[in-house]
Amino acid sequence: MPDINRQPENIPALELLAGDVVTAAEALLGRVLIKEENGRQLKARIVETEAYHEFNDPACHAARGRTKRNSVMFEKAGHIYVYFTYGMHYCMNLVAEDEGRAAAVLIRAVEPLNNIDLIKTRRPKAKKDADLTNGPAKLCRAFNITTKQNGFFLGRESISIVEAQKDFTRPEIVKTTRIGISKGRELPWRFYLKGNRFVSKP
DNA sequence: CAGTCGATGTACT
DNA sequence: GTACATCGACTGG
Repeated sequence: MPDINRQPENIPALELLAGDVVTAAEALLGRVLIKEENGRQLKARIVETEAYHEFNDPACHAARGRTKRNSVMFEKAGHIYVYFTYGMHYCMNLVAEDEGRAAAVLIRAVEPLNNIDLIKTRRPKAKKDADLTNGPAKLCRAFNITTKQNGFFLGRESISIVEAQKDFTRPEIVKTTRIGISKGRELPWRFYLKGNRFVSKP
């Protein structure tokens, strides 16, 4: 009998992130992202992720070595890497694998679990609920995550990841190629919860 | 619906 | 100078 507690989806987030980044990206689906903001707790279920790795992955920010921007990717697993892009957007990643090796999981989409009214004020252009957080920059906007959080460590500061809710049954997971990139398109390193309406569109 | 395109600032060549 | 791990507005069907 296999030990069910050793299945990736049951391994604590920090331990999971310390291992293979692609395995971690898949096993993070369904877990809950929490952000603390002056006594308030924002919660959202992770529904879409992508893996990035410095080796054999030209789309990775660290594909050509360490720079000022990507340096957090080389830190210990569990750090948070936030970058600014397109002149106006932020995207959040969870650093994975061994310290000194750059790898990270991009959180592409989440499903808000509370504070919906607050999120709506931060995403005034959203036409329907799914638009609130169905993209990497949208969720950062909804959770007020910017480069101010770059270098934070999970559970140590205002951002943490906890296990999936007990009453949540994980649906089938879809494994496919990453989107929004021009290099490394062939790698099947994007994962999402099948049928979830908060999953982003290519 | 789908396709196209401008916004807007930074990192890196 | 160019590209960018995006979004939202706009067009045409």
